Amino acid sequence: MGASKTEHFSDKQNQIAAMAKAIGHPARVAIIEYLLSVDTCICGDIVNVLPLAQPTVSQHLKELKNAGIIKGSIEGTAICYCLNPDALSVLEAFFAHITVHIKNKNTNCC
Amino acid sequence: MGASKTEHFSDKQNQIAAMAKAIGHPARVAIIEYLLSVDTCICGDIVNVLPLAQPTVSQHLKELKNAGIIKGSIEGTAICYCLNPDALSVLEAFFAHITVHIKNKNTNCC
DNA sequence: ATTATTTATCGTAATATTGCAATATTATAA
DNA sequence: TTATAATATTGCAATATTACGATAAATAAT
Repeated sequence: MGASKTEHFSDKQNQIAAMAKAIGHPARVAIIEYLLSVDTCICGDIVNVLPLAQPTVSQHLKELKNAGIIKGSIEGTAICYCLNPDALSVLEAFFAHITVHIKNKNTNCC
Repeated sequence: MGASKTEHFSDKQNQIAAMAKAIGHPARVAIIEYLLSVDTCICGDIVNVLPLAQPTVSQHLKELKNAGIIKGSIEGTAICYCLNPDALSVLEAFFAHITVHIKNKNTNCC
């Protein structure tokens, strides 16, 4: 096959998976970290920061945008990309929930 | 190409990406949620819970294990799979760090 | 209008992922 | 020893991802 059987899983599971998948590439982690580090959102220089060609970076940005991790708005010739707090807080809540529940489990197996 | 240029990124970025990638499939999100929900770690029934064939589930478990998200130990004929708190706390810290820093940015663009 | 700048898209090659049937492996039970 | 049960591995087809050169599209500057 090759295609994920998304229809068998809940919307929430698919949403978490889609966002995690979008972050599942070092270049996209780097993009997120860069967007977090710059105060201004003028982001055309992401291409200069990353060791990848411009079309490749554009593609990575598109994937992050599709997953809702980042937002982009046209700013003249350049484009302003920035992080989407809503999406990232969903992931934060997901992992916070997990770590809290793990701590409450005293059945220390494995 | 098709292969990620991991050598151009930091160990930390590659680690976060590898773990996020492992979680980037709804079946694997479902596995994580299931492991969190059961108190005992006897986990052979993951196959019964998921709408996927046994080899497929085994493969997903392998990927989660390779990424360090889960641990497995042989328990007779069955295998005890459970979540790895260390890996998950790394992800939790990553997203907590991001959301905290986003809030401190009042440059609300996009 | 022409040129430069910035970003996106197309096309394509290399590689990875997903899913499962068939089969192997390993350990317990009879 | 011979089943039986649980999990892993192999092999393969379908599809997705990654990367980049070439090119397009859109705006700004001259």
